[in-house]
Amino acid sequence: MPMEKTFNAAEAEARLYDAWEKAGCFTAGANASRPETFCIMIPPPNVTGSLHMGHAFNNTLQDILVRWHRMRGFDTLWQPGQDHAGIATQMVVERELAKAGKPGRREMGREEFLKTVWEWKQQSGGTIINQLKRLGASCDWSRNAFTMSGAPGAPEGEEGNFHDAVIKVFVDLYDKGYIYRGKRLVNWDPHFETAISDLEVEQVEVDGAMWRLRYPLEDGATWDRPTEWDDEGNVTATEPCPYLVVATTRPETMLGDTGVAVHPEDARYKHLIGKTVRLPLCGRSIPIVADEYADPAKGTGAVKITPAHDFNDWEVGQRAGLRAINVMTTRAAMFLKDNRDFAEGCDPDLVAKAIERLDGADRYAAREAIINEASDDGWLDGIDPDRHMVPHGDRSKVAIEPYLTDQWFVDTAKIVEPALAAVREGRTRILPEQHEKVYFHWLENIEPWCISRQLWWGHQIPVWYGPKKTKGGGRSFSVVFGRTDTDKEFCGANEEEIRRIAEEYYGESVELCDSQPEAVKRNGRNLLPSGAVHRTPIALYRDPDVLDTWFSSGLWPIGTLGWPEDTPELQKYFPTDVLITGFDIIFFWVARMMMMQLAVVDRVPFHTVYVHALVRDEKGKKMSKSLGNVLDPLDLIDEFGADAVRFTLTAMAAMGRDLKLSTSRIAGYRNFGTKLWNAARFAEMNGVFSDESPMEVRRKPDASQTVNRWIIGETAKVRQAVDDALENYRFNDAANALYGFVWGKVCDWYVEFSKPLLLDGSPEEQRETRATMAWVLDQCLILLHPIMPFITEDLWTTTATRKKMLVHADWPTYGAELIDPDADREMNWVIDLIEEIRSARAQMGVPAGAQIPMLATQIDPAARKAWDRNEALIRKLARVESLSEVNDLPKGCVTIAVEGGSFALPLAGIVDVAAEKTRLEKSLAKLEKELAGLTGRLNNPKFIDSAPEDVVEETRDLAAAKQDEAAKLRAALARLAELG
RNA sequence: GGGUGAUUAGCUCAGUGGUAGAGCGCUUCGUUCACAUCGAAGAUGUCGGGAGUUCGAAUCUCUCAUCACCCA
Repeated sequence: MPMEKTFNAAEAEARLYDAWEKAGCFTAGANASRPETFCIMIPPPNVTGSLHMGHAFNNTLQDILVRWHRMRGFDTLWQPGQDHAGIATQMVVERELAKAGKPGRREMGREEFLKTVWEWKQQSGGTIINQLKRLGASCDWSRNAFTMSGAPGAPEGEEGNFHDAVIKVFVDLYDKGYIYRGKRLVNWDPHFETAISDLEVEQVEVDGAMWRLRYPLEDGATWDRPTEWDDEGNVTATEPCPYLVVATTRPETMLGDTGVAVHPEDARYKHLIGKTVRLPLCGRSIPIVADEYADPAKGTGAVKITPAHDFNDWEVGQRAGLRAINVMTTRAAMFLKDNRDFAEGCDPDLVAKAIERLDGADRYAAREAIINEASDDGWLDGIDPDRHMVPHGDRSKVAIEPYLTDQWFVDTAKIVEPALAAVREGRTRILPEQHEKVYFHWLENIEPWCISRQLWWGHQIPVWYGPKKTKGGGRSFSVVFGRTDTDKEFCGANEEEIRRIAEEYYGESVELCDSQPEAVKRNGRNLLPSGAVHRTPIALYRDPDVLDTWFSSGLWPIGTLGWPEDTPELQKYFPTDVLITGFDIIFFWVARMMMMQLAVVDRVPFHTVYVHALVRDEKGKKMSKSLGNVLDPLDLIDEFGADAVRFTLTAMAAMGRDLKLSTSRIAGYRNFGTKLWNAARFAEMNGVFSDESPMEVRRKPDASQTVNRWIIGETAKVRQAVDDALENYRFNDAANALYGFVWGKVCDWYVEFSKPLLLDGSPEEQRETRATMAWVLDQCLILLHPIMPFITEDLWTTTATRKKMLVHADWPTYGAELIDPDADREMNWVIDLIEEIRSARAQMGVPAGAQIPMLATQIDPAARKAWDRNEALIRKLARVESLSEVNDLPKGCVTIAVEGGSFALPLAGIVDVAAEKTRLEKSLAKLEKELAGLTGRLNNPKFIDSAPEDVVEETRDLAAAKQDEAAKLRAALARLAELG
């Protein structure tokens, strides 16, 4: 059955992927034939995610390395999986509940909600897996991992032990003192009502305002406020001023102000340091403190300090010993009613008024109300428009609040050093190297990592709280039990462990309760008047928070391999080899994996990190939904086929540079696939694949024809180029080398050269050429397979009965020994000659189909041999009807400038003398320009002295050749001149 | 403000000291036997500006300009 004219990607891709999977081609260790292992961990996409261009790029590169190693016989594992994406997943499920009109998360309760999330995960969590399959990703799906597998409540099919790993690491790090709980300012997302880490915060520039507020000085203090200035801005007049003016972008936080800072050297305010101002609205008396944070040049030089609602102010507050007063709820509404901290030190009447007008108001409503009030009451000094950066949650897109809460932190400073050392010492290499700097810079300035999240979907923190024992022993407990900052913590991997530790601490039995109020209530029964005895167990409750998703994905390399169990896979594949990832998660993920693996198992997780760039649209803009410039890889796969998409991304993957993707480029590489397909089709039509006996790979024939020897050598060169490129992660070099070889060498020349041999050659020539072409095409398929797996696999089975699929074909190892320098020289001469003839014909306007004679004189032996051996090819490809040797070239002919003789086309009568003269002069001018450069160098004694010998030699040879060619052109011009 | 990178053909980009390249686009020609998702031929560059190092610089150094990204 003849082959179709083009490859049908849509039909073949699903069929082939299915065949690979059914045959277990991707399972760990498949096709292994040598002891070395090769392991890549997929950067786990969010379980809520769907495939975008970045994934397509990232996974194409991984797949290339994986397929390449697998074909080379490495014991290969590409470990896939997804992370549970705490906030994102909870968001998706809550939205679905709302859409379906079902009860919300809070109404459902924690357990029920988590059940719903798991149901959602089982139904929709596999989206991205199927999309990766469409791309051709050869992951071992039988090992697909999930960062929540094995968590309590996980349904059937989710029994992995990732949860155990996460909990064990938490407990270990806790026991080592690397994890602690503390009341700190954190980035609070008022939409999701959870803390988030620094990295989950985006700075967004927004139009806002600077409001200047007047805070009256107490005890009659004043300062000299400038009222007049001269042209140079010097103050020329002042007046005593009874209030300080503070400028703020966030007036709504003023109720939490506990101080005003001025620079210690600020002459305007120096005398006020230690005095107080009276906070409007609530009448709190707050001190004026000296702190260098106040910049005299900025605003008025006086800054209101709100330690509970601003990171800088928190620092100032710590230094100056100011109170921190929280005036907001977890939803960023004003929290004034029943807020003892707030009321303390304030005027009770004012407090009551403030509660009446502001309590419960959203932060923006409160801002407006406060400004109105300030304006009405005359303490609004002015408003300046101001454009400034405001932190936003990367998921919720709402402005985050610095918020004072109890959170868990990893004391990163304690585990960062090994991660730095590993890269410094080269045990882990980051490519391209410039990213090492980014890595170092971040780790050297690392902040504590807030790992607790006020969510339900995630690994619940394995810490229980109980009442603190008070002095005197026996059954006496802290009366303030239930306050997280004073309770006794117990950290353990499971309930038995907690019981054991707690019972040891209390010396009597404990019970574990579901909630904090329940535990408080039960323990309340134990607080009896002295002497009374109540033998009920002591109640503990568990910390309701969960861990940051990145805490679990930080354990990806060991967690997916079964740690903490000492599995065979862990022994075999860890440390893994290469991590391929985008630079956007160097901090989120790479750095944390380094720290955590080193802290937990004391080994680097991988020896190489290849950081790839961003895929942008064709104008260089970041793809984003709001800009509408997103290219969906699945649409592209539908239109052009997965191979074309993969090849495009690979060819553009120059290290360290962003990709600007355009569909015309993809179409070009789709055409490349078609080209390969048709080369195979040609071969098939010419009986190249007639051998029907089952085979693995065809054996290389011993060729005698120059053209066959030449293409075998070219194949060897490209194999070396591809391996060399892939070893150095130069994916684009591999793709371009193959493109140039397959199209530029095999299709443009070899297939054309083969035609005269296949059609008119001797039986032996035919046999040899068929065998060579079959071998060369096999090699093309093998070498292209990592980049274009589908079309190559399809051709593999089309062109022979195979014992193994291409995915498991042996990667070749041949090299220089297959290169025949003589054949190389000869074929390049033939190609030059053909190109020269074609060029002359086209420029002289010779009809394309016309067969023309050719003349030659002074042919040297090499050229004669080359002609004799390749006459048929030359004549066919250049449409030359005959070659005649003459003593002198006639005057009216067109010169063919090649080495080894003087060739010409006698086109007397046809030749346009002027056109030929122009053509020759142009060539000559170019030649002379090159010659000038070369001789200039050769005449420079310093060049001869200091340049390496081979460079000098090369330059001499080149100059001689050019000299020769120029002479021929001059002779040709002279002949033309005689013609008039 | 700090850091990193970029600037090469009309466009998108390779090219780390030794003859300036590719793909796309463009112009002309070509459908008889692999492919019009094709073939042949052709045009197109003071390698962002300036200075320096060197026998020799797109490449190394300095500087200026413009742009992009990351961090504050």
